[in-house]
Amino acid sequence: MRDVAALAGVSLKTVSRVINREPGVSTALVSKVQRAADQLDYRPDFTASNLRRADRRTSTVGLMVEDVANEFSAAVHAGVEEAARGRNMAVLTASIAEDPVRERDVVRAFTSRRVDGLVVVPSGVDQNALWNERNIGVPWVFVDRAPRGVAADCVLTNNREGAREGVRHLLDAGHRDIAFLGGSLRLDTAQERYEGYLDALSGAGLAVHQEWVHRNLHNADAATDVIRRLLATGERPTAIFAAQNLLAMGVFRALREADLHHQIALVGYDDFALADMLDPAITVVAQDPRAIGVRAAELLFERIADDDAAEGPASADREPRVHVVPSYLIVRESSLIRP
Amino acid sequence: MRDVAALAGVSLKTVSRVINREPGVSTALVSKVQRAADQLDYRPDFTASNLRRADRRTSTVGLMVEDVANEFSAAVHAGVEEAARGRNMAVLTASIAEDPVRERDVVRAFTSRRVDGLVVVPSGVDQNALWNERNIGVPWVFVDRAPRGVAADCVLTNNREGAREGVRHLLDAGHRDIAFLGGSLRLDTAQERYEGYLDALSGAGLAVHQEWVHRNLHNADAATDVIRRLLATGERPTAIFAAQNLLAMGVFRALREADLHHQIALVGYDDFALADMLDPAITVVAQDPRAIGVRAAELLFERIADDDAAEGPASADREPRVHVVPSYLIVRESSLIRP
DNA sequence: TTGAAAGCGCTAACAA
DNA sequence: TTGTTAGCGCTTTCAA
Repeated sequence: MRDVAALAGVSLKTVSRVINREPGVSTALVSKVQRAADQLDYRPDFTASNLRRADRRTSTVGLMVEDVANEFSAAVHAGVEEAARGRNMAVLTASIAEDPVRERDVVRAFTSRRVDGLVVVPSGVDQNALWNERNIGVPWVFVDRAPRGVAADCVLTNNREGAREGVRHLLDAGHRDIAFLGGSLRLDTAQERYEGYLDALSGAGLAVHQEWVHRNLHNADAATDVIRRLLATGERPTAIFAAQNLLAMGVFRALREADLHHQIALVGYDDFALADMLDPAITVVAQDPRAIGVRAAELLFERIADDDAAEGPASADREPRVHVVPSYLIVRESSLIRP
Repeated sequence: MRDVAALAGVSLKTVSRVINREPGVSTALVSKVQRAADQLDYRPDFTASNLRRADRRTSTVGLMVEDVANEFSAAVHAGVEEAARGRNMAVLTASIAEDPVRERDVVRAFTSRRVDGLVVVPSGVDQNALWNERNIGVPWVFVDRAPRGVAADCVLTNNREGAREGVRHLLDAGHRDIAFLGGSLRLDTAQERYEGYLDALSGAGLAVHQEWVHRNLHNADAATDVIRRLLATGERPTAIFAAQNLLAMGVFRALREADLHHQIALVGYDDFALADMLDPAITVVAQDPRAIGVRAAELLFERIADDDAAEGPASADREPRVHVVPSYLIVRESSLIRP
């Protein structure tokens, strides 16, 4: 910038004004500075600018998800990005797997780079001790699940109602023997979906058949194994509710192997690509992860703006806002199989 | 940091040394400083550090893909992230769609934040004029396709050979009437895969049946439409080669609609989730996008290190390196359908 | 082993 | 409308 000023024969501050499109510079100087900048291939240094500016905003937010390659995470990411783009915000991303060490490292990496805020799908692995600490130093918004005991902005779906609706749909089709496969017990989402399952069963006056309840499954293979074993026993359910997309895929794999995919009904939670192209097409309780991402980012931007207005790091004091993006049933073929 | 120094009763520089784990500080002072930092909830400001440091590295790289929600892009992203993690590099990501304006904006957004390098899946839309400009100012590596006329580091797959193998596989099964569906003509990858198709046909002494060649398709729906129309005419191919994953999905949809998915053979390029769970399971020429991402990031880090060693922005002068991550055929069921 | 002073690239505050 | 000066949080350089 100094070089540009020298070449254009103006002061540093004038170049700064031109670069930042501040008003009150004569057109003659504007074009002179622009020519000089062009000639020198000048690229403004946003990090230096940020250091000096009063707001200290980096116009960068951090996104922490389980795995960027996972369909759900990627859709949330796309939503966050969409919302960020309109505000010229850049997005730092990181996958934290189910690893509390990585979760902590990423927070450090992001805060030391002075992100303006964090959108987090917490791993839940360390009981979220990280998020209960006094202060991370930046505003943040949780997605999909809130850490236990933390009152913070979050964007959730109505897991319990969603699961209830999915199971009720199977009950309506005449099923009475419905197995449940659920995700990690560390996650509230898994718990809530299980409660939805219980709600639906008890609503129909049915008892829970414990042999058909398998919780704490962490991936598709685990679901496949469970169903394989289930099918090997005498007493088979007539329908299966798989409370997460990877689990539904795993179940489908096992059913297809056993050539029972046209005999046993299936409803999944979370939609997934090609669910409608399988045979039978899979009925799911669908979330809208992209909308969730957009909403989370908007909530974060509001929070950041609030902090600006309040002129202090008082983020934690303000009322936490919870936004629910509802799930909805998509009926395809797999749930229309009769008992 | 000043506050920490004051509280610990030492100089700024001593705090700096402790924070950066520089040797030569007495253990007494180290622990005193650490206590003070803890007490004040001190978080180092990496951006300020970067501003003053000699190397001016931000330990941040930028990743530009078509769409983070797309399966291929997301896998590349996961690979880049994996390679970055080991080096404590953060990753800024952005989707550029097929939009040259966004591509340019993102480059500006990333360079003004002083990323150390860029991993780019170029959109190809503006003939890559952007990348032919004198100098972006940072090292970069291209993935999947290199902009025309630009000699730069890139990580590619052997599209032509891959496509040839896929088509030859159909020929081996006895097919003679093989349709081709290809992606955007702006992309070299699409051209190369088409050439592989031509290679295979001419290798078998077959002429190209122009009505069965449909190039420049940009999404799954376009492929579905093409196949619908193709099936409505009298002369049907007995097999289809779809040169991109979305196109293969679109083709499958059309075949399934017409209930011809067990009559007409199909081979896709790029693997996709659940391809093996469709009925019939789809045979594909698979890339390894995650490995591609890892390799691209490694190439970038080497390039950055080279620049460091050379102590100048001489990146453009060094020999471009091209790394090929080969594609390989995964035979499932859809290609075993006989003519 | 420790510290003082200068300055990275930029903008805030003020002055002309 | 334009410029001057100081300083953001940190590291470099050099001196003690």
